[in-house]
Amino acid sequence: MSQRMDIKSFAEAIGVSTATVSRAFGGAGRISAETRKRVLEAAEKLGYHASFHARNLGSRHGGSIVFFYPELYTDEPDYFINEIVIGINRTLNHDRLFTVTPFDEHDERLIANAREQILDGRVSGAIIISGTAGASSLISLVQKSRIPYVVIGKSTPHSTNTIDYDNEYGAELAGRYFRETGRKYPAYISGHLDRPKKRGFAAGFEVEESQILEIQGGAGFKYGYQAAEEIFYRHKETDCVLCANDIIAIGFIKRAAELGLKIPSDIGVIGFDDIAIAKNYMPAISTVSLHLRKLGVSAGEMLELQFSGRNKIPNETVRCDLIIREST
Amino acid sequence: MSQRMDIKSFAEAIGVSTATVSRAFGGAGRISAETRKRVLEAAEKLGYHASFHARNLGSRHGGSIVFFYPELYTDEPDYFINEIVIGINRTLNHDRLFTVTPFDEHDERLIANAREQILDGRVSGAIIISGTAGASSLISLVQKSRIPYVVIGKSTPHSTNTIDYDNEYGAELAGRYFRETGRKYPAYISGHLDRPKKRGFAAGFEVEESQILEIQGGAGFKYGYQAAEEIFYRHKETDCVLCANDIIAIGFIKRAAELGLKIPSDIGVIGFDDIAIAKNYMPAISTVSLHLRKLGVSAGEMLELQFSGRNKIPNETVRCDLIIREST
DNA sequence: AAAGATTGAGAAAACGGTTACACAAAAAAC
DNA sequence: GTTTTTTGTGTAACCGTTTTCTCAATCTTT
Repeated sequence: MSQRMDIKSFAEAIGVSTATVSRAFGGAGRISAETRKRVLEAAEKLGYHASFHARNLGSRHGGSIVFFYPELYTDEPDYFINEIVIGINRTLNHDRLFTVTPFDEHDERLIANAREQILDGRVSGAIIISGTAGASSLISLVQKSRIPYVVIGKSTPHSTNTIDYDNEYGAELAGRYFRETGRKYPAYISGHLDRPKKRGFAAGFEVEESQILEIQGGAGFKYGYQAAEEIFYRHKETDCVLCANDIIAIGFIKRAAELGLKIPSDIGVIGFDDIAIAKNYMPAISTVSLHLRKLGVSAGEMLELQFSGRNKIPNETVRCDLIIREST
Repeated sequence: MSQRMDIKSFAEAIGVSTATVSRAFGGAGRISAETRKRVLEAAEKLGYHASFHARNLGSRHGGSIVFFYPELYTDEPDYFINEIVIGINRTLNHDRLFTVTPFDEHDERLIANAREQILDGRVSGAIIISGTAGASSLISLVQKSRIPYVVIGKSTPHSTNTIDYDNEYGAELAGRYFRETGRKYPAYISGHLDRPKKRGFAAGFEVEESQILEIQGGAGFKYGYQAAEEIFYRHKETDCVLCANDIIAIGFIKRAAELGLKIPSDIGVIGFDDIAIAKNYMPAISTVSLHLRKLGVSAGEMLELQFSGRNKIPNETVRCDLIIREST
């Protein structure tokens, strides 16, 4: 019934060559406006659709641009990633397929899958979240393959095509705010190893880093939850907390409230990232906004820039801002 | 530098035919275990990777399985969809690319893009959220194209390959619970047109549907927020609310609290879906769980079933359960 | 030991496009 | 009114696989 019509029979049916058909759909080469219109209309009428794979194979294009991100949680949605995706989607013109692929340090299969996609020749552009070993491997892969790419996070003096956020500065804002509002005993709940955040926090608070109580966990609700207990039972004096991300903050607040701690009077809490739920939580969560959506938009734009010929794109660093809401 | 090595030079390099190479990678046809091993090891050593597009073109496969969902909000992450995606990802073996594509009634370009992907010949399997005009068009498209698919939602007596949830029954549970806990004045905050939910709610509450105060909005935080105002100012007597989804419930609770209403003593609130944040909100939100992840898993399994030859798959309906937490 | 079935591998025809090249017709330059 | 340039189109080579035929070699069966 619904046999796919190929370019040859289509071309034949309307009395032109396959080359002309191909050119009518934006391929390389010259074609008169008139002919193009005729072909396009005929395609509409006869229901001709060029094969995705044939098209990409013939033109030596990858055909899709993919967003590689580390899968940190398998059991919670990753709100951080989500925000970035929304941003990216806003920029990219939708003629290229946009695909989201997780990779993971701990899952051999996922990282292999991600690498394979690149070696496969199906990706024509990549956006990669840096900071893990898997990411480094992907980055050098796209570089070697000369695929347009942009890296999010961790720019170095030598790097290029990367968008960074200034975690350290953001944390400093938080520290300063706590100090200026009279807090005395700061704690920091880390997600993964986030030296810069702690350093900035200490700087803003104007104390030595060692003066900051650090509770290590992992990213995720339950770590914030546990941290609240630890503070309640073992560090009663604590009166302000910076959390490495908003979900940790939510976990912390939730448990703190259960234990009878008042937020913000007993303990002020600042999160990180400003994911969508932060402002809708109860209490609304004060947080360091990384402007994740805008960041996604920038990433998309950087990529488009490369598609249109530009090569070495200067790095960009997005501002972060402290947003005060009800948890401080 | 990193020139892609094609199958011909690779085959030549190790002294076999291209056909043999192809067969070594699980293609059709016979091959000795020994030869396969030799080819695979050589590929590893020499870094040969078959081209994605060439492979799919040659084998007449689509190459990726895609999840089509209606883009309801462009400005909030869609937590509902997110949960399902997590579930799907859990089932699908990762040798097929898994892709997520939004379509939208209101955006001509998005729906065209979705349709094109199918006509394109790049999708080898589809999972589609039903309930919109765009969805119907996609469904009939995959049917015509004989692509394995599963539909989520809205099964009819004639339909097949669909997974449904029993909204009406879930809402009934909510209504019953409210009645049994002594609530008197029920309200329902609808997302889109959700007749079944309201009907079930009324049934559980054992009143006529018309007795239920209905506040229409749309899905999304701000509608719940507005609904709370409307109830506070114009329907003081209301003492229990069913929201069409959890985000609406969050909006409602947030605003209600701001207005001084006590949850759950003044007003009991039940949400719908049980998205991840529901149990972590403050108060934790009572909700009708649709077991979204399990649903995603089922969808993935149904699809795999079709890949392995089965054709007409009986419909499935997932149970929903009322989960009581702190908002009731 | 001969006939038949099975196995393993190669040759070559798809798969459905894109694009380099060639060339006639039309437009521009002189 | 030539010569040169530009424009539009067709021809055919190519993109990198898979798969259908073959057919020789090996294994069964009788």
